[in-house]
Amino acid sequence: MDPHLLRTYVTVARLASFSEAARELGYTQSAVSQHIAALEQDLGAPLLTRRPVAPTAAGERLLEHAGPLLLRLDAARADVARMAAAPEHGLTLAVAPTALGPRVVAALPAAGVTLKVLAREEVPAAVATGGADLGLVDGLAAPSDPLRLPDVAPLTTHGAGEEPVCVLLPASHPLARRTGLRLGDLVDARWLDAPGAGLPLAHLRAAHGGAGFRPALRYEGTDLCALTALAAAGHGLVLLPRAAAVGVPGTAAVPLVAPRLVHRTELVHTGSPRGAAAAVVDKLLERP
Amino acid sequence: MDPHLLRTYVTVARLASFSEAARELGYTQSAVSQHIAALEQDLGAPLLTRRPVAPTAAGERLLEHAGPLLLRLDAARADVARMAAAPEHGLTLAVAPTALGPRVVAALPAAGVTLKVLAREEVPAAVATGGADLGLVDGLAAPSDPLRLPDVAPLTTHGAGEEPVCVLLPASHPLARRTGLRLGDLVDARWLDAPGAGLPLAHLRAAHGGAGFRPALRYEGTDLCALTALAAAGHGLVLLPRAAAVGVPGTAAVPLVAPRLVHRTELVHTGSPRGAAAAVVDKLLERP
DNA sequence: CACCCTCGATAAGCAACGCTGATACGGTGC
DNA sequence: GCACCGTATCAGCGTTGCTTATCGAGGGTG
Repeated sequence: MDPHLLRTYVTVARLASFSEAARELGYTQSAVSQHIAALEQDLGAPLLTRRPVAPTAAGERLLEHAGPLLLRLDAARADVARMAAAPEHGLTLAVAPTALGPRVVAALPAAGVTLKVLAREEVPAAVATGGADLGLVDGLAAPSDPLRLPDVAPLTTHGAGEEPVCVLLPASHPLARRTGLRLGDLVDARWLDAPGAGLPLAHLRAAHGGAGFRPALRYEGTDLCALTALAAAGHGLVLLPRAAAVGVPGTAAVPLVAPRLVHRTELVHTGSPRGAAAAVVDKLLERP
Repeated sequence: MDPHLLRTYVTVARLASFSEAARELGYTQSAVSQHIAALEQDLGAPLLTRRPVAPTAAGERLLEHAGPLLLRLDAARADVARMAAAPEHGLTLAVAPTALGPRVVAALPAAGVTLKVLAREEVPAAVATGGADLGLVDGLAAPSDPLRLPDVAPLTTHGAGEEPVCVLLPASHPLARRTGLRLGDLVDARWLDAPGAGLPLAHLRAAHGGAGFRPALRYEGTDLCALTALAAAGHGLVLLPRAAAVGVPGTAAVPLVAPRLVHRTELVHTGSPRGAAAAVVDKLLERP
């Protein structure tokens, strides 16, 4: 189970083609064919059907493992390399769109920061693999409960603030005048599914303990403005932290009153932050 | 970052010796030396000090990554192999000591089951790497909150029951006659630290949100009887699910009333259980 | 229906890798 | 000072893993 073979396998599976994968990886088609053959022999099961190229049941299984595995591998390499490298100048901060509130903006130093807005699930990976020095992730949680993050690597997390959540409705929506909404009343509403930018519907289902929350329109991207525009146009409801939800033209932001959920944002980093990173950490963690 | 090199590295770090590691792995000392050199060159940083052999800062870091990585690798291999292998006859069940309640015992089929009692944190790993077909893990949680399990692999979990937790006290203890105890009152008591058999003190600290719960005696093992005997002899308090705590000679089991915590047990397995495993799953999950 | 073109499997050749065995080097204990 | 233990290094050799070349099976086209 050489990581190289694994990498080849996921590439082949993604592109559904040996030759394409070979081109992308800089190998010959022959080498890719041998890689897959080696993997299949090693594991004792066919992983791909040929013509068309598609994963078998066992192959699907392997794909689920391969992603996190390769990610962890990168994380380990980056983590160790970071210990040896010269102390970096310039600070890179990875944030999920809804995690970038006014407090965060205020805490940034005047210069020398690179800000990366990534989809929520990519933030821990970016921090782990060295793409960013600090990360800010957010999500729905019961008050004072920590978030559930994918453990791509041993990361340190600190709570960096909690905020009420609001449902963003078009101003003309029948519920827009309410002063509070219950999640249970919105199970059958049309929702926007925006795993990158908004709060994932899966969180809602978990919080409500059941099915429902059928997506009306799926938005792939990390631009909060695009998302709020969609919501204003009536394409579906979105759940947002209050700071992001209030003041959007053409919409009303109604607080969610039940269940008691908060928008929690957490600061994540590897090891102990040094230099400029440490200063930002301190500033973000001091209680207002 | 060949897994072989990684495996060699962790072995060397564990045994603090190149030669010993070579013996254990079936290599020559020369090969081990070359492995480590290759890793260090690849990562661009020294990982071990020689004479004495001990991990450097970067090496410590790598060690934190290496364990989960190798575990995941094993899990992936086992998972795929399982899909190809003949349907196993005989069912292996891995359980944490305190997860083995009367309901579980009742749900087992009359014959053909192998039961493995493992330390709590080893159960998911055993299921993932194919050492067991099903696992039962337990822990402290707020009512209806899922447990936080290490994600060694994509595992499916189901809640399999919740139960009140009790503090196990020697019968002569001043608090033994109480009808309920608050966790806050016990922060400074003497506790048994039994990460394998009892509920880990770290869970208590997390639930209480602070330090305290200093361990008086540490018990490494998975025998619940040994643990209760220690508690009866006054070596420290233990938190146990009610079923395990009541009826221990020489002790009193006092329910924990605050914070509202339950002992939750969850069933974990990979993919979809087949044959005998499916039957046991059904039986464990049907609401009593 | 014959043709070609694409895509994956297979064979041969060659360079690089990774292991072993032998040896050099640097500590430690007697 | 010498023997001993443990790691680093070197030469040699078998194996691995890549490339180039070729084959065979489908699918589309004139």
